[in-house]
Amino acid sequence: MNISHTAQKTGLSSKTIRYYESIKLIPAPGRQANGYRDYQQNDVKRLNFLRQARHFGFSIDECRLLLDLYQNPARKSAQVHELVEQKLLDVDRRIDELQTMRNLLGELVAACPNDQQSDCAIIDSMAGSPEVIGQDPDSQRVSLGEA
Amino acid sequence: MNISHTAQKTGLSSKTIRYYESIKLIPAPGRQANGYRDYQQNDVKRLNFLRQARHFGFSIDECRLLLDLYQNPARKSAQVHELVEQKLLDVDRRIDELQTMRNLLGELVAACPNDQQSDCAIIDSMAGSPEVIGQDPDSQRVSLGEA
DNA sequence: CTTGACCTTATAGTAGGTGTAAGGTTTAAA
DNA sequence: TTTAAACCTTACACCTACTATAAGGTCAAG
Repeated sequence: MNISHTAQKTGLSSKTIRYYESIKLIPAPGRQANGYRDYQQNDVKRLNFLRQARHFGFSIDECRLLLDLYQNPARKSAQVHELVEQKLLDVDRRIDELQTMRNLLGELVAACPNDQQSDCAIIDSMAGSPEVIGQDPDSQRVSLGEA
Repeated sequence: MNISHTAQKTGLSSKTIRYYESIKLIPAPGRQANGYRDYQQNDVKRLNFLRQARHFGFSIDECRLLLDLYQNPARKSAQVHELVEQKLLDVDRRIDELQTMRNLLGELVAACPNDQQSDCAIIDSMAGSPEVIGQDPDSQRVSLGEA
């Protein structure tokens, strides 16, 4: 099976599959007589597994671990459980961060008059201090260096 | 004021400040007699603004826009409002994605027996099909290619 | 025999920095 | 006085997880 067919079967792009080979996430497949890569059913399964794991938010290095466990019948489910629970905590932390950011942005939007005036609570808030910075009457721009 | 003092005042690293200069996010500062970069109060303000904006999740290119508005007294608050509202939508979308991922991971963790057995609903789920893949009695590993 | 759709390798670019090398400067202590 | 620490400089490589591009070989259809 050539690479584009494999790509179609796994939902990955040909480029991604070659990339995974280049970083040794997957073994180099055999070659057809013309030099084209030749994939087997097991390769498709492994790639499907990888697509799923990536979709779950695991990094490439975490995927290496998961793939190792996937292929190792002596694995303990506790090991996998641990890995996934860790990832769950990571995702929770990331959601918290984004929620905080979301709340801050929401406050900014609410505080901004949203009109044709130059007064803007958003800019003031990002400036840290509400003071005007220093006017240059000759220029449309505030003189903030480079003059 | 030299770069490390400026870094301390703005909460950015010296490297980040040099980086911002290299991508022309900030103008090149003057130099002291010994060739060291020399920052003024306005530079500190601009860098503080940038740290805040990055903290709010704005990309470097968005920061360019914001900085432009920040320095332009003819700005309309509506422009800034629009930009922030857009970012708010972005963040909401990202949170939704992570929530979906979180739910999936939560299901995985719940379904896994978390013991010393090799049965693992997580692995099965990522494999897409619950079937065993093909055993090699000589190896501890399942034969998944490269043999 | 040409066209278009594949395939190959190699290299560079993306975002937003961080790390490292190799060297110059300044300050304080031994 | 010298020497070590702690700055500073530039330039380049590295990080993640790919994607894009170039330059070329292969294959099936018309």
